[in-house]
Amino acid sequence: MSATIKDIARKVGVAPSTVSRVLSNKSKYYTSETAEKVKEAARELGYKKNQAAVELVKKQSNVIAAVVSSVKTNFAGQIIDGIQAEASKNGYNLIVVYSNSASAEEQKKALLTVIERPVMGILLLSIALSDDNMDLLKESDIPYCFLSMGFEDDRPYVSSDDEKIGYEATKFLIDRGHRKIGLAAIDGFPYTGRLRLAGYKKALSEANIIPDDSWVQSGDYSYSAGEAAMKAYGKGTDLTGIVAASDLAAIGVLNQARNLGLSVPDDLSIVSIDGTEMCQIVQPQLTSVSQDFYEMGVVGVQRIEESVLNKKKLSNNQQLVAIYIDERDSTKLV
Amino acid sequence: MSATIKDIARKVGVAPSTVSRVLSNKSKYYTSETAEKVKEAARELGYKKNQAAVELVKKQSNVIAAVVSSVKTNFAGQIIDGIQAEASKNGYNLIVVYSNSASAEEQKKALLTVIERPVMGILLLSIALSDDNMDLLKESDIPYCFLSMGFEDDRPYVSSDDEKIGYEATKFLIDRGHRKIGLAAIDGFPYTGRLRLAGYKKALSEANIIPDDSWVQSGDYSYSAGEAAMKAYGKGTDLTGIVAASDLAAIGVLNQARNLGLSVPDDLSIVSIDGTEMCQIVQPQLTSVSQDFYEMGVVGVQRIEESVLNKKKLSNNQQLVAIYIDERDSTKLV
DNA sequence: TTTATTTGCGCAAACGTTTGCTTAAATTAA
DNA sequence: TTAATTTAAGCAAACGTTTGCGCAAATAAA
Repeated sequence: MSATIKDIARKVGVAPSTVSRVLSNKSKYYTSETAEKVKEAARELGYKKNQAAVELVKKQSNVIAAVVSSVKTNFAGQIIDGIQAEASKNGYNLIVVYSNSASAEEQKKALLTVIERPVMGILLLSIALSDDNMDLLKESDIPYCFLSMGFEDDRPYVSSDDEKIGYEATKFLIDRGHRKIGLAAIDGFPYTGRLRLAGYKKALSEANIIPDDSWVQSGDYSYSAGEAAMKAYGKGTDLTGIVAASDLAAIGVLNQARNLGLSVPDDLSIVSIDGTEMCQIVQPQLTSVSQDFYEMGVVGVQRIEESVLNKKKLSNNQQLVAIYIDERDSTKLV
Repeated sequence: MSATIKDIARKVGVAPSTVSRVLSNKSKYYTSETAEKVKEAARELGYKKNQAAVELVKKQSNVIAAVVSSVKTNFAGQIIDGIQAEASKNGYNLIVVYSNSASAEEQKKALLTVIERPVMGILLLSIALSDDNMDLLKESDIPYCFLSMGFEDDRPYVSSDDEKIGYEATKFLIDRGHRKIGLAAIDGFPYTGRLRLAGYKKALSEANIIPDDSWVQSGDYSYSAGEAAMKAYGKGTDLTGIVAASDLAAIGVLNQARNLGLSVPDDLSIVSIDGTEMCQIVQPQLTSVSQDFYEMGVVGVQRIEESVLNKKKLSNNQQLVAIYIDERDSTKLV
């Protein structure tokens, strides 16, 4: 059994309270002499703090929890890197739990794993919570913030401006002379997809382009959705440019186009959305509207910090991070 | 403040102990009538268990911790999926902490995050622990197991048979008529790289092929290491086949080969190691020696289970999972 | 000197559970 | 009917910290 604070106290001949104060650097409560002896003894005994005890009495910990949907999102890693960096900078620890967003039951288990202990905040990465689980989260009174997804209600989140993403991607192609532009593998239902679609339509409308219904191929952002969209457009499509819902979808479009005998970017330009490393490992490298996932993580942690500090609800609790365009080799003038 | 067991007890008019027993389903200690009232009250009060208190008294929890090196490993996700599935099947919860393996200090923080609470076991994903941190881990008396990396000493691990991987990849090419075969982006130092190199040499030697020094280009398994290796081989290389150290490295080789004007697989066959989804999103799709990462996660959890159950050290604590070859389009007969 | 202040440390309560032991009531066996 | 057993529930200790309060000794101010 591991040594406790009492063992150290006994060994050194002081009170447990003194040991506790030394070990948590509450200076001005002991001589440096005592401190040395205590630290020495702690080292000898291989003392390790029991965080359960600490958290029980303090009702607060320095750990931030991230709940991640287990569906293959290739950008989750970047967000986590950002969270990790900012958390570590401020002395917080990060724990991540994975949750299959498909099952409300699994989701609840993941949520309870973090809610049932006094974490200082919860970050939810592109995860669609069921109503019950949303209630659970709210009731917990733990500060939380969604990352990489937005809402119409007042839930706190930090994400990209999805309408702008759709707009910029489309405008990028229009500015290069394209008039017939598809939108591939996007889903109409959730907030994200709807906004991107709105941006796409806005850009077209500003250029007086009236889209044909067949230009928008819905899907679930996946590789195969990209493939399917391209199949639907077909070899003889009159589209000259395509905005793909995600990097993976863009690669699906790219490969399928090649299989159909279409050359990218000569016959078809592709703009991808997300801008992860995948854009750079395919040939041609994909032009993308890139999101700053790392920054989302950083800002997410800052939001949590603020809400534990201020204790009050924040007025401006929905925040957007910058997007930028990375022109690579999958697009050209027409 | 959240409701406690005592609040429920007061509300229903029973003792806290009874509430505790009801809520943790210790049947045979109460009437179903009492149970109903307790559960009802718990629901009304929005009761949430305080795990810190539970863990303090039980000195045991049902959470398994995974420590993951934050370096971009595209297979970590698959291992975690496996861990998650098996853990969930057995009623355990999983928490993941990320650790930058470059810094011993960061590593220690990650380790302490999990050691300082009574987790039931620790899984370490392809993470090279410093000696100090290894001691920390051992002292903690928490069962642990390394995943996706092997050791020469008696540390418990589950990984693939890396010598066999090197052997099979090379043999695959030999069997298809290749005689001049490179090994790209592998590092000679750690156990994994050394074993794969040994397998590579064994296969060559069995076929009476004497490798030239230039055939082995060392590197760090990365995309750019793959590129660099292919650059080193050069346009005029007499190699007809290359074994790449990882999927990413293989893609680096592939793209660089194409840039040099070499066609895959017509001029050059490539066998990748790992077999993640990336193999299927590049063109041509990459033939790979695939590892069963998911299974590693599953087995890892089982090892933890065993060691908490048996309490004793296991005799056979180093385990290998199967590998298999996925022939795709990057290889051909010569 | 006397009085006030500071310093260093100990006491003990509190945090929210679990669980071994006890007890009273209810049931069964004799 | 009495004795033995079972059932349902309560009591209180324990888990390992933190921290407000108290107190003596040492120091500073008067």
